[in-house]
Amino acid sequence: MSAHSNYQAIIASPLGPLGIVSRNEALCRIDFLPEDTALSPPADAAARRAAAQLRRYFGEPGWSFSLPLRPAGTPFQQSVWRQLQQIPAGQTRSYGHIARALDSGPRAVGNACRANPLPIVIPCHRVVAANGPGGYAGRTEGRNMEIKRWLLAHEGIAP
DNA sequence: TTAGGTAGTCTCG
DNA sequence: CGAGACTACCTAA
Repeated sequence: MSAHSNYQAIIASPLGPLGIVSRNEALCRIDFLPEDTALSPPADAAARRAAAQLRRYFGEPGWSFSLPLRPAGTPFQQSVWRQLQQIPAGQTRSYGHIARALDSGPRAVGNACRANPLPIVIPCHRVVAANGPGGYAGRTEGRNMEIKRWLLAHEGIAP
């Protein structure tokens, strides 16, 4: 949810417009915006870098991001998001796998993934259930899941 | 297939 | 603060 945010950039992508929020030279949030959202060019260097790397990822599925990130979250969420960043493009991990690495539980990991403010860059789409696709951005069906499937297919991961 | 377990966060009061 | 409810789950039977 993010109704009326002011974005440092709104860029086009194969998944529709993406809103980019940066603060103090670091990337803070990425939102999937409605199809009819007007684009706007990067307003600062951080947004420009993020936009460039996102475009590169969409053209080159194996690309891994290198950006200063400052996602807001609890200490536990931060630790989960750090784990997610260790997953290489084209690979997946299960919620349980991440949970064991943090000595936590699978549902807690799912909760933290749901709270990820930096989709695509922090690759929560690479986290799937032991038997099933899991969810995306809080939903287990609909457009969010289409986005998750698109990202996995983009990286060559079969459904 | 389901029943129960689990960890973190949110919501009331 | 405390109790309970709510999850993008997992395992055993």
